[in-house]
Amino acid sequence: MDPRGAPARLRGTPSWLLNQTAAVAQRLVADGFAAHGARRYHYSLLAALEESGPASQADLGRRGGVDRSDVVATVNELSERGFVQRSPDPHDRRRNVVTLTEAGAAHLRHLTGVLADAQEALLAPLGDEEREELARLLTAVLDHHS
Amino acid sequence: MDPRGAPARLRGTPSWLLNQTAAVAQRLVADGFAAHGARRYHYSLLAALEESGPASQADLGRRGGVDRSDVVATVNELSERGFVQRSPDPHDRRRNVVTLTEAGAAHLRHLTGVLADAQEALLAPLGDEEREELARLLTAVLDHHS
DNA sequence: CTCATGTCAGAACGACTGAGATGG
DNA sequence: CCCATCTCAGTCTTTCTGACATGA
Repeated sequence: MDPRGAPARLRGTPSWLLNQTAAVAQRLVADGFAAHGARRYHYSLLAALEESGPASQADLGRRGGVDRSDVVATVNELSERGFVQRSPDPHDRRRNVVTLTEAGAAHLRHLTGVLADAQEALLAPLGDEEREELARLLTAVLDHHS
Repeated sequence: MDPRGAPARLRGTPSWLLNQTAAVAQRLVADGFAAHGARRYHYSLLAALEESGPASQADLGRRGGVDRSDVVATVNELSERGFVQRSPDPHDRRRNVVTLTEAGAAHLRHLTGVLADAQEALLAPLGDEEREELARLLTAVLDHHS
């Protein structure tokens, strides 16, 4: 989906505009995260942990919108870097309880700033009212398809 | 990127809203195309052919935003179904000239209708002015990042 | 017996890269 | 010699499936 070549028939459609703009947004966010060795899954899981507290991996995946297969790899990475701790649940021996560490909370705060910067860069050409209007319109579309 | 689970920290951001909405749009368009055995590449190439006339495959790829490698496979599929004709260029024997057939033009018209229906379904909850405003805002963001 | 969990291996997908053969 | 074209094979990425062992 190159911004350059695209037939005029497609280039004007809302779906094309949305996909292009989403691609820009995704690139800005992914680049920001990557500069700190993180990806979206890292942020999702750290944020889910901070919002709802320690959880089993399966729970964490449900909270964060991450498949349980991918939770395994992501928790591996996060725990190797000391951002979460994985320990067996004494009440249910199938489970690992994943806990946010202090370093993980700091990393999350850092990434939250990176995410905010990306939003700012993305919406730079829009004024405050326009930003709110965009969010409102997108939310309306999203609510309708759920 | 499941619409369901996502940390609140992420769920409100413009980039998340954009990605979710774009995913809905992509699904609507892809499903519509798939019902007629087509994919986005098919539409891009057929539209590029109709807009600018017969072309070599490399040219076609540039016009339609499709990689050279993928043009090969797509033209294979389109020509098997009789929507385009691939013939050697007498002036430059490296090239194949790809031409839109009558059946291809009809297929394109059909898919254009499918695409319009998908836009309508996508934007169903918005009024005409809101649709224009959404397009305007997305275009402004897109223009800024180019 | 059933279901949930953690784990791994691999499929499916789309976008892209590299190289080779042919020809301008 | 250098560049463009067409083609194929294969990589890389993200997301998702299937299977398995363990245990509630």
